Amino acid sequence: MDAIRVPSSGSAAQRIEAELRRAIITLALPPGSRLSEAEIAEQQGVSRQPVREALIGLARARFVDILPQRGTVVVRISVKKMMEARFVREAIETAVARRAAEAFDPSARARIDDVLDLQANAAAREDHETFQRYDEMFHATLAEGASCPLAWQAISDIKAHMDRACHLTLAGSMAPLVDQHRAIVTAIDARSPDGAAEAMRLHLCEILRMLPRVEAEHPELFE
Amino acid sequence: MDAIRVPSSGSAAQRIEAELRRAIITLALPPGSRLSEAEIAEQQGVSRQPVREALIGLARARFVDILPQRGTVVVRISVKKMMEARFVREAIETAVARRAAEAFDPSARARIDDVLDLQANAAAREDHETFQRYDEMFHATLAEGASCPLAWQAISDIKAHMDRACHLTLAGSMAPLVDQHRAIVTAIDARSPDGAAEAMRLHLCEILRMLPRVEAEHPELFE
DNA sequence: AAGTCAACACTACCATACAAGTATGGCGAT
DNA sequence: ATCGCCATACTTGTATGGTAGTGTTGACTT
Repeated sequence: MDAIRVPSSGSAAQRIEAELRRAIITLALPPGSRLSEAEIAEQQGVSRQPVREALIGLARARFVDILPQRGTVVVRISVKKMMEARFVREAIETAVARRAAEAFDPSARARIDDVLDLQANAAAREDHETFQRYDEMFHATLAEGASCPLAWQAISDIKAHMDRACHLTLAGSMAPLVDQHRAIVTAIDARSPDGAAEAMRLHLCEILRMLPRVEAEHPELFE
Repeated sequence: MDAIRVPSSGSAAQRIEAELRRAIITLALPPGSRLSEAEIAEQQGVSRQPVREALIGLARARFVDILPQRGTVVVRISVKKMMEARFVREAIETAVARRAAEAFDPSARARIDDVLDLQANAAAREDHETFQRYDEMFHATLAEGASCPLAWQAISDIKAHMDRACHLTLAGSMAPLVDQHRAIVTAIDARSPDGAAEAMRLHLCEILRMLPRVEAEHPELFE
């Protein structure tokens, strides 16, 4: 009865980790959920071992807490850690934006426009998931174009603390984010490091505006 | 014959990962080394499973490359990635230094002096390993004191690309690094954000000075 | 009736066994 | 002599059984 599983990305462990990560970010698995190795293994039709490795990966990204001999639970959203993550991300990405304004790889520059168009489409369709995927692609391409792909790796580790809250705040306000992306690109094209950095800073401050509201609306998701 | 293993930190997998990480950083396991799950398992007196999880952890930190059905090898030092890592780290740590100069947690401030003294002792003894341990502790305490422990987590992920080269450059020049640490603290105490950031920037540039020399001396370690 | 303790169910963790893919050495055909 | 092919000895990936630790429940004692 199960659909044939196309191993989207190598091993079963990686596939399951990606699926669980997605479920956690979209809040299909809300904070506090108990994740049992055996249970997930049965659902996914694999043994406990790949599931275990997936959970270890999620624990390393701080999506779940593994309590030895007790259980594994999805961690709650921490406003404190979100603020810290935003701070670190601002430090990295404003530097990346500055560097991008000084010299940007042409092939990456060409892809940016496509990404932004696709993201605008997703925003028009109110498609949270693909919107966030293209959001990641935008920032990743920016880092790549600035000749610092490692920056995106650092950011993606940090982003885990923000993703779920971002998913909530994306309710009806995706279009402004695309505009902010375009403003960043405009400053980069104008070879204005300060302008690019400031545009990026404003973009990253956006999340702070919506945060109090979603925290008030969904207090059970926060710690 | 084997010494009684004190499970220094929880599970066998974590212990083995820490041991391997240390061996890689100290170049006891030089780049290009082939790591066999079975072989390590036998040496450590455990099964393949914990070893496997340790290797997955090391792969996530980009210390090793796992080639499915082929083998696992220690990656070579990449000058390009080192430069990128330094760039990202400068972005984060100068921001942390700025923030520290604006407001610093007193209890963390108290520990800093102890750390610096211990590090100075290690430098006098020419003890690379403990020196690097206290170096990490200095930067971690700085991030903690600046109310951004997440910054250290981001840095420690990035640092993997620099640690081995740093280990090499530590040959006869540990004392200046302690002085640079002290300069950072002095600027923080003086409540000078710009001064702290600049001191940090200079500190992080230090590695660049020695890099060409070690690369020329040990070309086989680099890619 | 309230407190104590023992048996149980559950967990993550580890060991072992099996499956599947890859590099390699040697053999045979061209 | 060189090229192609196959058997074999590796590798990582997955499945399953067993162990030790933890939370809970219910019976027993006070």
